Amino acid sequence: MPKLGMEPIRKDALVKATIVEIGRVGSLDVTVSQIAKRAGMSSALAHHYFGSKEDMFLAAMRHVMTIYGAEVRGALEAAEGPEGRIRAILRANFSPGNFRREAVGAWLNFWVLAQTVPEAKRLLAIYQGRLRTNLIVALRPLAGARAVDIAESLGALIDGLYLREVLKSGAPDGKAAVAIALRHLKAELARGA
Amino acid sequence: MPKLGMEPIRKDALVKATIVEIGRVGSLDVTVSQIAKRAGMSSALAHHYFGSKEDMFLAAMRHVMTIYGAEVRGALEAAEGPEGRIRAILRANFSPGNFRREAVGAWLNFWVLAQTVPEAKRLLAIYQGRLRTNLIVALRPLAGARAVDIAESLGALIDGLYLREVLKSGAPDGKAAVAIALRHLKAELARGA
DNA sequence: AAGTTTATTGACTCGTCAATCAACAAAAAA
DNA sequence: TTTTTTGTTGATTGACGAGTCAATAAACTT
Repeated sequence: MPKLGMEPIRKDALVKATIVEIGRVGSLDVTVSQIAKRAGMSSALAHHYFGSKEDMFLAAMRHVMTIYGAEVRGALEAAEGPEGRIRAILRANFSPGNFRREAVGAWLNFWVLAQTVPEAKRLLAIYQGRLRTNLIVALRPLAGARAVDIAESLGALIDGLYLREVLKSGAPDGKAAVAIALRHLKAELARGA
Repeated sequence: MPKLGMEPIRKDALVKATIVEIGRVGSLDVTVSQIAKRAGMSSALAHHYFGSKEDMFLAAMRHVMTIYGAEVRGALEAAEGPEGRIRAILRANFSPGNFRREAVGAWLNFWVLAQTVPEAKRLLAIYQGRLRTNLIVALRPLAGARAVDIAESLGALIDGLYLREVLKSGAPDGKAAVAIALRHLKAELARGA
């Protein structure tokens, strides 16, 4: 039975299962057995490939952020002009995928994890740095020197809007969030002109 | 030894200890024994006064939000004029107290808790409703009909700024957050005029 | 004084879970 | 073909934790 080259396949399955389970349970209170079962293997095998549960969490976090990064990059490539780039970033951040159970569970719980696990904090800093850079680049032609400041507030607004959409009862509305963020942007730009 | 009327004293001690422990550990992974020990009693007594750990969490959450509410109310009473009221709300939200370990742990973890425990979600909705109302009332004289929309974005910005200050490395800077929020407000108001 | 209510805890139950290990199977290398 | 490497799991260990309970004691009631 043992085909070779299983390692990447198993790891990948475990990472995905970890994210799903965190979303399902709504917290990091998931057992290795649950994860392994969902990934179709024994818990011993999960421990074989990842040394510990924490390693699994970190791998899952990296995966989520890789997906996110790819989403933003893809949206940016298809965008035209500075404002188009901003819109693309906003749409990527508030895409339906980011409101799926798994994604929500991942982000909320990674914020918590970042409080105690330095590596988690580092990963989160990378995500914020990327968002910041993307915003600044897109804003430069529109706002010149004020790009940095506006990126700061726009970035925070994105996080805040996401949090509110996620916590509120009822279906989240990415479109509305995008609209509010754009209004904020317009106001800031008008102020500078 | 058993003085009477211990119940409120014990409950209060447990609530405070719960918040401290959550902040110390950085997650909801605190044991009833830890909490009870910090509160100076046996875990059995903790179970006697609160039926379950979840009840303790919810009581702690109510307590945090009561503190928060009192802080905002106090700041509002001492405020002069519409803009003064806004400033007061912002200062209360970004006061040093809210960046203490316990407060940070409480908020982050209550967001997670709200995902699965309906009562936690309800409490959070109350907090958001109050912030929203306070903002709208203060904004009305400044922005008229647009008060509601601006309150929406300003509220989200507050949450986002708080999250970023909390997650970033280094000492949080409430002043900077207040400044950014005020800039956002000015921009929105200028737009309307 | 006898009985009831409140306060309090140590010991215990029952369950869970992360991590380890021994053992087995198959492919690859020697 | 022996040996080594890779894949895999059931069983086990060792620890911890939520919630219960019986027992003890002080106060309050009648």
